[in-house]
Amino acid sequence: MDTVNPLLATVTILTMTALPRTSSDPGAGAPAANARADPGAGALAGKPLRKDAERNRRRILDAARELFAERGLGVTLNDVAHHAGVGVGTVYRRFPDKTVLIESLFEERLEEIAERLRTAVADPDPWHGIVTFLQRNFEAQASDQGLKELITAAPDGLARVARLRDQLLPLSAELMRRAKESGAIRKDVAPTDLAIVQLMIASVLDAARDVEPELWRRCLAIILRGLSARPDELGPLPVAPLSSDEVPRVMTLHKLGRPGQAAPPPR
Amino acid sequence: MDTVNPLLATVTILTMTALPRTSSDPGAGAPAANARADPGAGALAGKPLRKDAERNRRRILDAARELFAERGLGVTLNDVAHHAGVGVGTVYRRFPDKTVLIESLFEERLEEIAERLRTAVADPDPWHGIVTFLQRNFEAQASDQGLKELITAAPDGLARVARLRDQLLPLSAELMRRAKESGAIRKDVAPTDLAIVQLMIASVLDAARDVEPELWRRCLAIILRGLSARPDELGPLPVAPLSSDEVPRVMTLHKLGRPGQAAPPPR
DNA sequence: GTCCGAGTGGATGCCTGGTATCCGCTTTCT
DNA sequence: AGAAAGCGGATACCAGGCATCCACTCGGAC
Repeated sequence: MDTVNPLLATVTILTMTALPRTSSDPGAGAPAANARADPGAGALAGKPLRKDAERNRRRILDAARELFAERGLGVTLNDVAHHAGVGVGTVYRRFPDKTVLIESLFEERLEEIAERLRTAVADPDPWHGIVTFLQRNFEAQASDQGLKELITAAPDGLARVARLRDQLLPLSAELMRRAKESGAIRKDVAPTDLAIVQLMIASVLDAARDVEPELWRRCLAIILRGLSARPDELGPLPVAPLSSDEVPRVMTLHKLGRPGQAAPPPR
Repeated sequence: MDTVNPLLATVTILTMTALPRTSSDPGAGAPAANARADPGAGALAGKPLRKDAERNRRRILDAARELFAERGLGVTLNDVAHHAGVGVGTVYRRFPDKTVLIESLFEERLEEIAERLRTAVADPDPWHGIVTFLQRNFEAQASDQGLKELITAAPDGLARVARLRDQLLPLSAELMRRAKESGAIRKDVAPTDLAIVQLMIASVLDAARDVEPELWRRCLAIILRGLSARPDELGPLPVAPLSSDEVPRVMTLHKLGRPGQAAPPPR
């Protein structure tokens, strides 16, 4: 229970309390008829769904995509509802679990990554394959907070997503293997190190988001030099380094201390 | 308001809601006599403090140090109280602000870092200076979660701490300057890049904490290769890479879904 | 056009988890 | 012994998220 660090959660913190909502509600016939909601694409499977309902479903999905992208998986279903211009009830009826919503949104995204990985593996120049894969990948993550979280810190309970994500691993291992074979990367680098690179770059992405959103490219370049067997052929670091007054801004967690008014007359 | 990511907080969401507690209570004479509590060392300054009181003060400080170290700055003053074996009231009387507690604990720590930096700067071999500084530094952060948070994501509102931290910057800049001059690190690396290395390694530290706590050494080695002008002289990567089944464990956020019992009879 | 039920929305209740206070009791000190 | 300092923890308070419920609205089959 004591695990993790609630503060900052490092920022942050997982505010999304109940994902699974283990309703092991006993006895009683079958109170929950929802079970697995969101029948595929709405039109697909089950009953056709009324016109306005379908319209709202789309709105919700769109709003959710947008919000997840810009604020991460922490957004509440209430937020989504507002942003979609519908009532909370509507959202909860359509997607009883936040997981369902997340999964229906992100499977596609993950598939894109897999695709990128495959083309990278197919690249005749393995090093070039790796580099462009990483760049595309982080570009995607830079513009989609939710995606980033899903990759670097997937809340467990997202079975489908987790499964997909795990399929990426062997692929990236293959990518690394080829690159090592071709002599592009040093031989003591392991396939799983690629995952760690993910982590590290993602943290920069997070921290520098609203000071210098492109800083990750510079970090990636440094790390690539560290992996490469021929770092001197790599060209200069892209993106200007932070200025020294930007550093504290990147390393400080804003949003602390009460938002609004002074505490009501404490007396 | 919408900033940051509440989820994961990437660690952690900052659950510590009210740090400053801007009590701008107007008019009325002088209700808050506390102002700046914790008079230096308790014995120092002000009135002598009763024997038992002093004992408790120490207990609280010790408990806080321990808890902050192992769980981060998110621990509540209630936790601290329990762990110290005193009542909450006692803690709040002695340290009206969590900030006060934090500051009195960590100034020393930060001073240690500054000291390490200074010896690094003084090292005749600048590269060796940098490397050992980073290693010592991360060792300290590995065993002190709170310190790590303070460095990579200091909640603003900790004036004293922030000031101290900012003094580290010029020092590390000097360190880098010398290393560059000596030709040990590539010339396109900037002083501020060192701060970013902090960030990146800290994220690994966090994520891998309870899977492979030493993994950060490997990552640091990779990054050092990336910074070094002569990476080939650096020796092999330390610490075994993650095995592929460890990867998901590192990249998954545990602690999700309600802790305990199924929701009380929802009906 | 009518009518019924699918669909809606949002006020509301519940819960978690934190901060901070208050006040009857205990301890120290002289 | 008695006053003052200190103690502790039950208690109030608050924020903010999840999820429900139900009076209503509106689509569309007839």
